[in-house]
Amino acid sequence: MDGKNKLSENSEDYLEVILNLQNTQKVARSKEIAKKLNIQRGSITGMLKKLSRKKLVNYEPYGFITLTKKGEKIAREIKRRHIIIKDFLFRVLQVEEKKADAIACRMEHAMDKSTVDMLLKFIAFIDKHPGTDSNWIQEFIDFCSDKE
Amino acid sequence: MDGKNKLSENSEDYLEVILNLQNTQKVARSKEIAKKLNIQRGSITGMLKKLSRKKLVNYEPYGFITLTKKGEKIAREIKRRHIIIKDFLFRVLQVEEKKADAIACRMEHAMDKSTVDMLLKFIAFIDKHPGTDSNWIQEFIDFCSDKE
DNA sequence: AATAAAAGTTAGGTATATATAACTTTTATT
DNA sequence: AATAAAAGTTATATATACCTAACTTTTATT
Repeated sequence: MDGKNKLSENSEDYLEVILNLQNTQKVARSKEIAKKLNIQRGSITGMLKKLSRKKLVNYEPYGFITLTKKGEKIAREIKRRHIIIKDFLFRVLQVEEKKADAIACRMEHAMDKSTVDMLLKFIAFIDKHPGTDSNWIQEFIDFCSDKE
Repeated sequence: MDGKNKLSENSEDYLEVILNLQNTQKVARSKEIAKKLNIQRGSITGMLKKLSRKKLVNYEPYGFITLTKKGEKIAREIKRRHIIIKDFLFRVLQVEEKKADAIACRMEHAMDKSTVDMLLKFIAFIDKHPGTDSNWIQEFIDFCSDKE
């Protein structure tokens, strides 16, 4: 149906930000989107129109901004990827939290669903630390400081 | 010195491709770069001029294309990231090889050096499968098929 | 050496995504 | 209700990176 219409990274970022704003303040306001994306107010309108044309956001000039069903589905998937990737970077790879978040923000567009699914399984596997009765992540941390 | 001049993903891709061509055929030819990047011949010149201005490639019209010291250093780092990320996706997460390669190609721009360094350590840690005397990756594969 | 083919370049055009500044609509204040 | 402030929009401009088609230079073939 709409399987081939791959969205740009920027479009995905807008959807994700709108989802987060929708969750915290019911509707997304143009000004808030601009702030979150670190973009000028004037640049928002054009993208909202584009996303509206693609039936991903409900947009009327001067009106409320919400995600459509279709837009929300995509936004949730992007957000899910973000959370999983950040978790891996932060908890497993020991990347500093803010940095983990920033990198996840970029990686979420590079990884597809099935790859992130595997990453999720992998984290679950680690959390169960099979084959050992000690904490697996702690072992990795120790492993890191042992070297050099 | 040149710490803040962050390159675009496209620029990084050009450098990486030129490095690979340089390694296999001594110099990179415009036509080959175009083929590797899946871009038309006519689009190459402009980027080469830009990279030349930034002292990353040695470029003369109709001449050979090679990386400068500075360009090669960057290209090697990008390539290193690519190899490490692909290895993780393919060997650890069990992502199909071609796909792992394609995704690594995009992730390499999202991850910075120190994060990839941690990923490398992590893979080394896995390969030593501490805490167990069995093959760690195999355990993960089994873990995946156990579920559902 | 002449000429055909291949490789590389140039110019003009497109798409995406941004900024700025002036303008309009909405909301809040008095 | 009048008006000021805030939010949103529009128009114009910029930067990146690409395409196509015509052109030039280099290389290979006869």
